[in-house]
Amino acid sequence: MNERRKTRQPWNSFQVRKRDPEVKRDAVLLTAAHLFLEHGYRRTSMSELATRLNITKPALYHYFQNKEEIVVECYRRGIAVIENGLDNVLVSPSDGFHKVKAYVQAYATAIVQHEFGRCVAMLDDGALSQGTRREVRALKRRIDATLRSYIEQGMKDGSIAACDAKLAAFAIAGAVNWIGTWYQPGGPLTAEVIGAQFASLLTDGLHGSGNVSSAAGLARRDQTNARDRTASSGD
Amino acid sequence: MNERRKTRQPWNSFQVRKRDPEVKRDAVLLTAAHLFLEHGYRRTSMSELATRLNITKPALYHYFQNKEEIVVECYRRGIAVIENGLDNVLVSPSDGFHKVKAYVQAYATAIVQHEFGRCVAMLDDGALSQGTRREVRALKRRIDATLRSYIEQGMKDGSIAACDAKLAAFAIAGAVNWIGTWYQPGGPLTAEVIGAQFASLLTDGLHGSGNVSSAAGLARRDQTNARDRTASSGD
Amino acid sequence: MNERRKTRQPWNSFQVRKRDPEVKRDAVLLTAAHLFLEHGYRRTSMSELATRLNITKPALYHYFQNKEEIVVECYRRGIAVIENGLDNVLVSPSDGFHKVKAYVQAYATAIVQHEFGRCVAMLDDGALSQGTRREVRALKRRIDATLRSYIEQGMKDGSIAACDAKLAAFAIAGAVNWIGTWYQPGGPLTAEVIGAQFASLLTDGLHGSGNVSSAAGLARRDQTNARDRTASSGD
Amino acid sequence: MNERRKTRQPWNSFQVRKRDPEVKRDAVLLTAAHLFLEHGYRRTSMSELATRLNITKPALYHYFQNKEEIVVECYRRGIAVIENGLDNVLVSPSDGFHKVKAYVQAYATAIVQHEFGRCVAMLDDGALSQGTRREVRALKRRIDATLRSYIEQGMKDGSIAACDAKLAAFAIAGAVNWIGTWYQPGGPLTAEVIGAQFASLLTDGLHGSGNVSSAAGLARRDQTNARDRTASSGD
DNA sequence: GATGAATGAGCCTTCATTCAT
DNA sequence: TATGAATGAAGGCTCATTCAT
Repeated sequence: MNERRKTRQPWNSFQVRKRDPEVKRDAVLLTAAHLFLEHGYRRTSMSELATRLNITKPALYHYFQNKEEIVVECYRRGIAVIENGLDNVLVSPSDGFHKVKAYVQAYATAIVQHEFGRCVAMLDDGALSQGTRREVRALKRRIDATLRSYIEQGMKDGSIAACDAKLAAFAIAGAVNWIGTWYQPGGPLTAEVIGAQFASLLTDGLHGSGNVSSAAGLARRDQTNARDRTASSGD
Repeated sequence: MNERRKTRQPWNSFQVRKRDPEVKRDAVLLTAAHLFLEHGYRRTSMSELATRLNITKPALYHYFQNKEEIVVECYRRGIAVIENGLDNVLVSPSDGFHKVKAYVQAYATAIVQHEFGRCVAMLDDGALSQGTRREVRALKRRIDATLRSYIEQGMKDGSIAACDAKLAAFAIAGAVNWIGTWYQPGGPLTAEVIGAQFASLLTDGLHGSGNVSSAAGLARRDQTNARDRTASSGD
Repeated sequence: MNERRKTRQPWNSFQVRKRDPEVKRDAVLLTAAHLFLEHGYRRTSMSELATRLNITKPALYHYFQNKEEIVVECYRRGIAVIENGLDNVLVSPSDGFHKVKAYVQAYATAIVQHEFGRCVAMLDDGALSQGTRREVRALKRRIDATLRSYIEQGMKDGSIAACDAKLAAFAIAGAVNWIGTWYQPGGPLTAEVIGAQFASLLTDGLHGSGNVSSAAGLARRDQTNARDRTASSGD
Repeated sequence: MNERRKTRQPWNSFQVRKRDPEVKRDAVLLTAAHLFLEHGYRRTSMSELATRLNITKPALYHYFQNKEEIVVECYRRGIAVIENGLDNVLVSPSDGFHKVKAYVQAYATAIVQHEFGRCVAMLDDGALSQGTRREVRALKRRIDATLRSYIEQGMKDGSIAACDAKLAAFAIAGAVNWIGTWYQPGGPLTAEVIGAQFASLLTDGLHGSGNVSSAAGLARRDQTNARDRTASSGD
């Protein structure tokens, strides 16, 4: 509960009492991520950010050197959140196909649950300076590389049919990243539902999983519920 | 060949003073689409566009009232290109599954082949004015609705497993729209290859198509080639 | 009727048939005066004028060298209209007081009846170039000088009480020029009514004319009607 | 004296960095009013205003959101100045005729003495946006309504001859507003002289006040002086 | 440490005017 | 003669960033 409140009005930390600077930095980042996702990086002005945080513009420059440094930090946290989720996949000893499936689920969940995660998926890095863009892209690529390696592993161990691993990775990453485009934080779709559906759709395809196991049956039930609950979502 | 050249340096058309004005409008749009895709809508200034076209800034206002009118026209043409491609799907009398597959192929092809198509997929409509945004979104939604209707048809005719049609459509559309993010016009990947691969991946899943037909064998060969040729692509 | 139509859609002359160029110049001037009075000189663009006349912009430059030349000609015609009206005053052999009275009536009538007359009263000559402004001001001053001379004559012949002739002239001219600010061409007030009322108010004052003659009685009746009919006018 | 200097070169206030922000706003407004009256609203650019104030253009946007907000504030202050002057008229318990006379004097004085007052009389509100124009016109109308009510009262109590109150109000307001057209701040005419003369001319007419009282005699002497001193004024 | 004020650079747009045809 | 196209100059406004206090 308390957690929730902080998330929704992080700028309060500035007013209520003096906290340690790390908390303030966090508040700035969270609000910034919010605005960046809502209006885009370019269209979010430092003034707007400051206003939302109930502080003055120069105060922002106390915590961050640049507007750019703010986004970059959003990116970094987002990447961390995502990679954290993906780490769980690595430990499970399974074939490539199931690793990809778990990957999708983890990635989608991270993007749905964390604003920073959505920043990674949605923010246009074209506005960044060259140096920064390089860093951000390197981070992103690391995630892509992981996915590609799973796919390649799957092709080797026979769990995935021969295909262009790069294209397959692009397709999957695209579908997942795109979530940020239509996902509405307050909506009826939970991270679990989205994650499960995407994992199934992007690995099993539209026919559903080949052997209808009990797991598949369960999944299908979930999907049905999801459909019902979603009825009114979308933009 | 000659055609190709004009496409790549459309601003040349302005060198000659008297020309069919429609040709010039086209040149503006093509160059604009180019720049919008490269730097984003906001970061592309009218000055830059004019410079690239070897004309002065006010001359642009001869052909378009607004900067916004330029993007909107890009959007419109993109939508037209895409819907044109999708029309071929409609005529083929087949089950929902195969319609979706054909849809993916057609959509992906349109996005890869036409800059305007990529504009639809990539440009952030958040920079538009309310009225214009509404129009653009209505157009986009029409495409999404088509896809969703195919999925629903597939679930009815049994060719597609039960799932949340809305989520499935989002996944597919996301994967395809994302192509604009990584696709490099000069690269080795052809529209056919990308289209075929995406169609297969997003409908059959990673296991590949159930019955390995000769067609599937052919596809697999293509994919392998694609992978080799792509080796150095990506951002 | 025919007259009326020409006044309201003078640009038709361009379309219907080729007339001698003088007619076209007139059409331009009339439309220009219209727009200048409606939106002001600066806010009326040559494009707008051309559009209203159903001709192209460069065509305007065929009849006039400048935008400025257009207004100047409006001024000139307006001055001519006014001075024409004032000439009738000169011939009548009477004392200064009655000359002023007749002057007011004539001036007010000219301003109410002719758009060019209103241009003289309303258009801000601050937008003109120095040379042109000098000419226009000289023309205007001539009118003012006439009024002042009447007032001075009146003071000499005893029909007007001692006062600062310059200030008195300013007061009268201001009241009359201001008519253009509130006068609505289609409204219920006729030129005669306005002229008579202003002549009376600005010379006799608010007490009315000293000796209530039959003429005064008539005037009073007119005024009452005017008031009734005006009820809803004004901006 | 010191006060006077500040009024004439208000932009000096900006030289000192830290100042009461209200003072700076005032300086901007005063300089703006100056320029607006000199060149007109449209022809006064924000650059020019900034230059005159020895600041940069964007600094202006610290104190006002818009160019329009600057004029509107000029209007508001002008209206306040005028209504303030008119309030004194209300208290005096007299007939309509004398109220009108006092009104003219007060109005004329306000316009002559305050640049903001002159803004109300002179600035063309046609350049304003619809919403703003509505506000300004409503304010202006309030002043006009006051005058009209005095005239109507005068007609009822018999101190003013029957006439069209609306036209009479227009005539008087026009004469007074026009003052801004010819009045030169540095010239020899004082506010008192102008106010007294206009009050007399616009209510008593050119014959002078009916009963020549000692007051009238005094007035006549003032007028004579005024004329002498004015000799070189006018535009 | 925090703030009100200020700035330089840049962007979209308008307009009177002139070519080239 | 008449026109579609083009232009130079300027204007209002925004924004990330930095002083001076």
